[in-house]
Amino acid sequence: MVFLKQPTKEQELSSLLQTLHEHHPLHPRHYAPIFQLLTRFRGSLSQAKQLHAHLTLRGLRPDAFLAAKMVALYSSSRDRRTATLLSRQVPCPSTLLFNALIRGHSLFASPLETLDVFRQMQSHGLPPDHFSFPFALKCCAELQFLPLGQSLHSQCLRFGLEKDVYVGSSLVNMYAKCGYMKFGAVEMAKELFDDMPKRNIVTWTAMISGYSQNGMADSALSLFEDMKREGSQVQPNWVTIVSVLPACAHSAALEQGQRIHDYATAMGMDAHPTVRIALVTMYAKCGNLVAARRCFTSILGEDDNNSKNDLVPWNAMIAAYASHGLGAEAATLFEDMIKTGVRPDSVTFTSLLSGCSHSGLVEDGLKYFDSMRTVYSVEPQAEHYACVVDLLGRAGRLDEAVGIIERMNVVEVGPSVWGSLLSACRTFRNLEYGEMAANRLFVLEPENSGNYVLLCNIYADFGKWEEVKKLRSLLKERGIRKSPGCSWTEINGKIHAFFEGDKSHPQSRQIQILLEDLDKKMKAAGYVPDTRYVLHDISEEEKECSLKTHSEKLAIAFGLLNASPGTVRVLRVTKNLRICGDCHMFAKFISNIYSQEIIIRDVNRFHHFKTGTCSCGDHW
DNA sequence: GTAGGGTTAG
Repeated sequence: MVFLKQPTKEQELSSLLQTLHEHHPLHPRHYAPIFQLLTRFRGSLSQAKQLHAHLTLRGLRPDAFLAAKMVALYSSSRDRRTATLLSRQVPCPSTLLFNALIRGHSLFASPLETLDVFRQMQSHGLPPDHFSFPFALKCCAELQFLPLGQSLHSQCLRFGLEKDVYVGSSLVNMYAKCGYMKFGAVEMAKELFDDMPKRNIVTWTAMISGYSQNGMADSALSLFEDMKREGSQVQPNWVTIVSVLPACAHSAALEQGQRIHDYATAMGMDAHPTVRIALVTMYAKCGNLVAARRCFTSILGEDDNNSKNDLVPWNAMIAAYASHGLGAEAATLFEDMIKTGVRPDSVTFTSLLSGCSHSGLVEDGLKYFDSMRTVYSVEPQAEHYACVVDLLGRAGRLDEAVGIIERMNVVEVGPSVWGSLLSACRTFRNLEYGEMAANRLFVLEPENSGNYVLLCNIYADFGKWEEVKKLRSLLKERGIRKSPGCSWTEINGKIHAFFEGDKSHPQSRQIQILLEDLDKKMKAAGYVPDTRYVLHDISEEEKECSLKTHSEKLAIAFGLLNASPGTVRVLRVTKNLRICGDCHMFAKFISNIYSQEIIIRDVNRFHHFKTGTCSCGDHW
């Protein structure tokens, strides 16, 4: 039996070239299929040039169609210069030609350069089509350039292209990516999404990731459920999974994350390295370091992929250890990575240094910081300086920290650097540096209420109530409100959230009773409320009362009430701000009195409370 | 030929 084989790339090419030689004279159009074929097979630049020379030799000038095909080949071969030159020589450029040029730029040039080609197309009076807009909109999304995106949107409407699924998905994505820039942009994305006559998996994923990336985790998760309910119309793929997992990570919704992991496994999507990386991060941020490590190991264990040499899984796992305050483990993993032959990048060092700082490994951290440039040729950036300032600051070495800041001449001293210094000043009661850092921060990020609170804390510590008052009126003047403390915990896959002083929960009464009882037990065991964490200039009793309503205490009490002993091994609580010192002490006591392991994720890191101690070693 | 994705600091 004879099998008919598909012609190979070479066979197909040589037969086309044969045709070229046999036919004289030729029309430029005869060349078009060859250029097209070369583009499809990712032909080399030298082949393109040979063919081009062939054409010139015969005195043939490419028409708009052939030029478009040639431009496409040059563009996809990274030769943007020739592509641009060629496009300028064409007497009557077409939309097709410019689309080819735009595509090439979108592959190898910056978004701004790509947008410039789009602009040139329009200045030639050529109407962009359903191929041009997705490219241009993607650039706006990458640049978070909402005004241009909106203008492109209105053009899409004018050309009647908004119903096209590619254009529509691009618009949804553009608005979602600009959500950070302008209030209401994500809502606009959702409106467009709802109005689209046809949605495919890319449209759904764009909207889900839009929610995820804008911190709207609940919306992301519920949209993912909506999509599954749509049935066979759309099938989630690995990109969808990767887009929804950060939403679980954000909410610390471990059970939901596990369900999505199971789902991905059932659908055969868990083998994808990118999915596994997202899983590492999801498990780590949900407080399950063991599962995170398991996923990480499974990535390295794969024989048939190259992800062993991929930096990102290592970075993800190093970051996981770092956020859990396991600096030594992060450092060991870093050394393993180097032994494997993977080169670290700036993200690696950010995580590694923060890991050292969270575990008090000052000397190791300084050593790694030094090695960045000298050994690994990675230039330190503001975030690395912030970590080093934090490293020294947490160790109380404030003068050295300030010295580091003073010596930062190439890198701009950003808010994170001053922020590190300010929190160290709060811990070690340093008024001079604290005021210095805070005053910089009030200019650099005037909206961040946390900075005002920290300086207030320092003033309160020194009994400077006049200054506290002044700062309060400044806050009022600027219309800044202290972000309310919020803590939440997941019980049976449902998230229960509590705000500071919250009494709205159905179990609020029981929570209060339990907290009163705990208070008595703890005082009997020697607990003294640390009222330094209350800002107000009020009596000690009132301060104590104010501490009792902190959101993390409410969430812990709720967890204790609903977690029947033996069934819930670990109580996991997440807080939107930094945990206060009094609540930290409270959690340590509870972990001892109730023999209950508690893991609290605050805005910076994890705290594992077990038998009266915390993994951070009171070093946060 | 066009659209969606993973890792980072106070």
